[in-house]
Amino acid sequence: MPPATTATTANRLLASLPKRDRQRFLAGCEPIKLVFTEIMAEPGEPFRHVHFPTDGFISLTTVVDDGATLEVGLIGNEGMLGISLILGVNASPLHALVQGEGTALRMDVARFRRELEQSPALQQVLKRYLYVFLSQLAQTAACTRFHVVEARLARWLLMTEDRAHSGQFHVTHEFLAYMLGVRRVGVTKAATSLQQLKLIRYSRGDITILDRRGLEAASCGCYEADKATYDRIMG
Amino acid sequence: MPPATTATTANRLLASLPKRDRQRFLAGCEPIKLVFTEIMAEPGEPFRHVHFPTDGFISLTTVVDDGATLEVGLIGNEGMLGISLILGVNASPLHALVQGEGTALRMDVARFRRELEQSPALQQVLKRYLYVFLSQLAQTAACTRFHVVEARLARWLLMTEDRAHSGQFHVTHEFLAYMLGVRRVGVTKAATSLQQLKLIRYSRGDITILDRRGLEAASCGCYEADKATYDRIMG
DNA sequence: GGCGGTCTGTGCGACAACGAACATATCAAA
DNA sequence: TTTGATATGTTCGTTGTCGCACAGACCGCC
Repeated sequence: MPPATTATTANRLLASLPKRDRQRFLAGCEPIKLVFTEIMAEPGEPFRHVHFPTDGFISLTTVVDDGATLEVGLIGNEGMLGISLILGVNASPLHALVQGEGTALRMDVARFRRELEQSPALQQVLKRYLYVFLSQLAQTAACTRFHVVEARLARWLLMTEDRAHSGQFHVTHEFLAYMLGVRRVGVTKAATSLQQLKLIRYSRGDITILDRRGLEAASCGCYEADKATYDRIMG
Repeated sequence: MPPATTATTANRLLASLPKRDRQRFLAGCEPIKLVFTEIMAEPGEPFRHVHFPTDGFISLTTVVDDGATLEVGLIGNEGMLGISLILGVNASPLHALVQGEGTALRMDVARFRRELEQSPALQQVLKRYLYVFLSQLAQTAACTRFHVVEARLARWLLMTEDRAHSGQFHVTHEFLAYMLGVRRVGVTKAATSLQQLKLIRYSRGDITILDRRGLEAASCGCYEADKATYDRIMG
């Protein structure tokens, strides 16, 4: 495989590094494919690699009562998988699976730890990202408690559009139900409603966003809040 | 005030430090009172001090839609307030207010940062605590989504008993409603049920736990899960 | 001993989401 | 072109929580 060059700045965390640190870091990365539905981490298991999506995105979920599932985080090119390593704990706190096909840069854990030691800039940007992740997790908890499925679905679609870099992506109602922690029928109802409002169009898992503005209006404020947090801390 | 000595090991994070680091750290702390309902932090505001409760406890909450409130974390002598400082961001991600009267050791932020630099042991234990906090936050998100008020109330009571070091504490239904993100009436209903089961007794804000085992059975598994996470990572 | 504030209990209709079952629609491969 | 798998749509009765309103209980204070 060719060394990552243009793919370089495709991950925002890495893009923000000073040139020297970035080049050094990228030399230790290899590009890989993110395959739809592939499991990237299981709770309690150690990471072998950290991943920086360039496109494609990864969903982080919690499972309780052997069955009920809820998405608590979404990682695209604005983030990374394995962030908890900067806390010195090599164990995934969550399930992680690929939601959107694409590519990522990965680095093995041992090397990542060395790079961390040698690049204060890297440490800083990743610590900030973890802060953002933490804040967004709290936001998601409240959102899940207080907002109706339709608004939460709208939020999810917006977050996903940002991470897919495209207003079109593949995900069935069944899958969405797992992410939102509701029944498939609940998703169908909400999605039907959004489609009638001409905000989205979908068929057999292919979802297209037709009216971003409208979706923003239909979603709860949590989407905006998350974005504001990211910009405030990382920007 | 006398220098903290016996209070020393009353906070589990500090207790776990090697003697030398601990003594050094404590020399920079001052004991303060945690006053019921006092606001310790507001989202976005910088911390002036970090706090290590010795007894008493602090509630962390998220607010959305100007009104709806949900507790997402609870800090007693097993934790600290201001943990996000180890990420280099001096801004509280959450509301923090005193839920249980008591005492804490506090240190001003500038000194805390110096101490962090000089004590790898301190860094390590606080990083691990943040990992635990993160894991529990995800657990709470799912719990809030899937479990009924009665089970969540039972969980809250157990968590609080642990942090209050007492089976008796003061909190009204109204307050609990804010913590659990439900109506006061919803708390009354759940509390009445637990009282009829002879698991608790309460009157005008004074709650007494009568049957811990019974409460554990009435609560969701999230209480046990949290404890297991703490022990696994910190132990 | 009465009064005002706080805390708890109950009753009402409304609604979002639930579980379960079944009906259609669409695509892909035999 | 049928067949089977996958995806979406609809219905029905149930449950948990909501918002609102009001009634009682208890406490401290004048």
